Amino acid sequence: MPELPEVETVCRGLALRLTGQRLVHVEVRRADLRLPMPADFAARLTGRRVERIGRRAKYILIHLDDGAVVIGHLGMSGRLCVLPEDAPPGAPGTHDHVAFRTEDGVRVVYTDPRRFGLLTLTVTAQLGEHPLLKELGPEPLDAAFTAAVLQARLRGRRVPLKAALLDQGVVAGLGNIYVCEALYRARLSPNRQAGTVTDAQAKRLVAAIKQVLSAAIEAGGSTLRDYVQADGELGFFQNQFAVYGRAGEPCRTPGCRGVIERQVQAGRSTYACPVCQK
DNA sequence: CACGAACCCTGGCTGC
DNA sequence: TGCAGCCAGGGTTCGT
Repeated sequence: MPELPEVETVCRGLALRLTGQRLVHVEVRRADLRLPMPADFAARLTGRRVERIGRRAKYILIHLDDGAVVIGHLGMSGRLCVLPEDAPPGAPGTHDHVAFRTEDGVRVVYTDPRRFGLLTLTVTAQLGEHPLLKELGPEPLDAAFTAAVLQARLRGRRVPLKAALLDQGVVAGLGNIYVCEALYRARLSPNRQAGTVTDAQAKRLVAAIKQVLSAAIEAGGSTLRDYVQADGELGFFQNQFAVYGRAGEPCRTPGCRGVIERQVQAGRSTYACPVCQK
């Protein structure tokens, strides 16, 4: 589900409700997520205050007042939701794996039917060296992510451009949807060899990536099935998809007579206009 | 090394 | 209505 814009939206929602709050109760109902949760997860969080919520690529980072950091990932179907204040206590759902409560009664639930997501712990001093984070490429919305940087990372690579952009070590946070959308906006074919991208094309591609991610964040992310924001609201960027999920429909580029095609690359659907993406 | 397929797990949708 | 098959926003591992 969630790519960078969805994770960013969730982080902002959590920050609004959790920053400064002390966790008074943490319940782990299922610890066998993609990675097993640390046995002392609940104990290490209980009594700690949330200092701030950050994000790296598709990882949610919850910084606590003792230097501990919760690393969260939503996988394909994960949600991290703040319950409405008037929500009844009620029995937890089948896939509600972790529940948090703060001293002010704010309740947050981690739900993940497929359990491709994870929640784990590290400390601030080791954050950069954490195995989940240390190989990640640049943040696409950082000013430091430039055409020259992207081109250097693509140089010599013979994989299809789409596969290279999905590689979190090349650029961090893109997933299947936003790679397709960015390639469309940059008018580049998902099939071309990554290393063949020219200066001018890299420039277009970086601009397209930044634009599509920013627009998606502004729209609260994209909701296809599982994704919701931290407050349970849906995202609505899916209404602005130019290619994703539009196989057989006309290309939206003015004057282009192309029809969006779906193909399968490395087992995943790619959508592109064969006419205007070269 | 670099690539693609298989796999992790569950649910929703389609078509018979 | 039931069921088989396919599909899904992510990431890792294992062959070739």
